[in-house]
Amino acid sequence: MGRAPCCDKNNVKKGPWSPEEDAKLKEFMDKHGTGGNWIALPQKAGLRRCGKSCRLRWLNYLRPNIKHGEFTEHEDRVICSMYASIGSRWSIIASQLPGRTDNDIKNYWNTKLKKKLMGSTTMAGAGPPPRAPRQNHHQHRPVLLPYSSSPHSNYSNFFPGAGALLQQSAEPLTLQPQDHYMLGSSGSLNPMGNSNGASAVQLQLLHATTAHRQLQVKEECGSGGAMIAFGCGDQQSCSSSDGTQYGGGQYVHGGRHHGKEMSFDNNNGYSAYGVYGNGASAVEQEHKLSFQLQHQQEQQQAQLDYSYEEIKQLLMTAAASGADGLIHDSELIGAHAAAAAAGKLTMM
DNA sequence: AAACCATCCAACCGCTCGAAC
DNA sequence: AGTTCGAGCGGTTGGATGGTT
Repeated sequence: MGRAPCCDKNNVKKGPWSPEEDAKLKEFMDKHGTGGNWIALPQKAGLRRCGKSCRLRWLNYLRPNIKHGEFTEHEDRVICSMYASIGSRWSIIASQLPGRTDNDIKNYWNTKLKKKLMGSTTMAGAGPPPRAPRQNHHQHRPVLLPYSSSPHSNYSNFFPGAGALLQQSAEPLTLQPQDHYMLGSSGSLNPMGNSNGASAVQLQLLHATTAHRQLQVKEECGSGGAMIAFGCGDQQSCSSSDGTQYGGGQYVHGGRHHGKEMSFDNNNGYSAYGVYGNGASAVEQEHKLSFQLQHQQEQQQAQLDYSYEEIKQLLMTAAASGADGLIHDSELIGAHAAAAAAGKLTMM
């Protein structure tokens, strides 16, 4: 039996929104919000629109603080770097560009940036990182950057013109507080063959330059995904155009996401969060991770001195050892170190 | 001026997921 | 355990606009 449509397609208006419709929606949202139900909203707001359409209109256009217009060079570079590392995860990329929506970025990428990067060079053999078939949005399977010590080499591998674009800027691509880089594992890491489900290790270097840094270790586990994320402690949440929250210590419980927050602070204000759900006891894993992290506390100052190459090595090691689909201690250590080092990381 | 083409981007569509029942 | 439903996501479409011939 097929799924029932979310609305009566014959009775809803399609196409561009009129100013009147915009006003109605905005007024309703200002007064009532979504009420947690987009589907019911159009009727309440007196709109002959599908709830999905309302949602999209609001999030992509009417929502406050939406930024329209030219993308800055910095935004370009953030998009490039993230696309190179995670592919077309527009909502995640958008989360790093305040005021930009995933739709905006997607359009910008498809219509301008991609061409800009490609330049006049032919694209034989080039392209974005191979993106694994979509499994679910909690299960990103990022691609391990083809790091090299040469500046911008990873971009250039994907887009012949990327290096030039990125070098147009005098300064290297430096992690900004709002930046959110993912240093992920390749599909080779992905353990679809792993029955218990834990899979790709995703490392996110979040907001790495704040004075009050916080290490966020988050394993994201859907039917097979695992994510480790690092973030600052400013609790700045990042949202996609749909309002999805990323970073900032977001924690996921329940459903296929199990686990419990664990945190600690050292002199640098690190704290860690873990989410487990690969079939093992969440509590067991929690304790394990907690112990590890506490043990690692003492080592953190030293780890701050990790070089970028070392981070790369750690991540590669973590990726390799993660081939069985489990998150190992060494990965956590490596990830931890990476997070620590990220505090002084200058991208390439 | 008209036809054609390229570009842009708002909006739609179909899919997957988690939650609720 | 199975089904239904709403939310979220990424890919794609198509109308509007501007430039070129």
